[in-house]
Parts: sequence; structure tokens; C-alpha cells
Amino acid sequence: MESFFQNVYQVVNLIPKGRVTTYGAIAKYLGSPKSARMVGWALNKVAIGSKIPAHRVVNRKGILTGKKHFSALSEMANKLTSEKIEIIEDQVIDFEKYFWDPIKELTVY
DNA sequence: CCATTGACTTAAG
DNA sequence: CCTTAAGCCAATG
Repeated sequence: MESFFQNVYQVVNLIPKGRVTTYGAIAKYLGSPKSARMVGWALNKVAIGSKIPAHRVVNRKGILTGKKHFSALSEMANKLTSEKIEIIEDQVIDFEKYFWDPIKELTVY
């Protein structure tokens, strides 16, 4: 059974360490470019007790908009920093450079 | 069933 | 980059 949410979890789990992606990219990969909010919803549901690296998912500007949903406000930035990703003012530095697009990385041409 | 909300995105100014 | 407005869709009240 592959629900939208399950698919989200799967993709997020595939994000390489030290890389990040966006809600929109995931939504688009799943076939619903306009359902970025649902990706956020999925993560919100899973935020409570899950093994999913939700901290690697940010909005299109590379901003940690979901940090407040973590146990600690600094947890999200903290984890990203631990993966060698620079975070300043809740924003990923060189976001384009760390950006991991499931459409490009997971799609077989 | 209708209204509101939200870890979003895009377009226009 | 910032603000509005609109679109989006599941969950919640």
C-alpha cells in the first residue's frame, strides 16, 4: 500500500546525509506539484516519534520553516549543522549546492 | 457539511 | 527579498 504519506516518508528516507530537499520537489516527484503542503502535513504527523530525517526538508528558499515543530527550536539547524550544512538565521547556506532533487536523483532516464 | 488551518509555491507589484 | 493574493488538499473543529 503506497499512500501519499508513505511515499513521502520513503523519499525523505532516501535523502543522502548532508543534502536537503524541498516540500515542492517531493510533492512534484509524487505527482502532485501543488501538494507541497501535504508533504508538510505528512512530516507533521511523523514528527512525533519517527526515524525520518525531516530536518533535511526545507521550503523552496532553503529556510527551516518547520524548525518549530521539533522538540527543540535549535534541533533542526543543529542536525543539519552536524551534517556539514551551514545554517545561518534558519537558512541553508549554498542551498542550491546542497539541494537534492528526487526527480533528478531517483528518476531513471 | 462548512470553516479554518497549515512544515508550501507561484505570480504580481 | 518582502507583501498580497490565490491555489492547493488533508486534517480538524
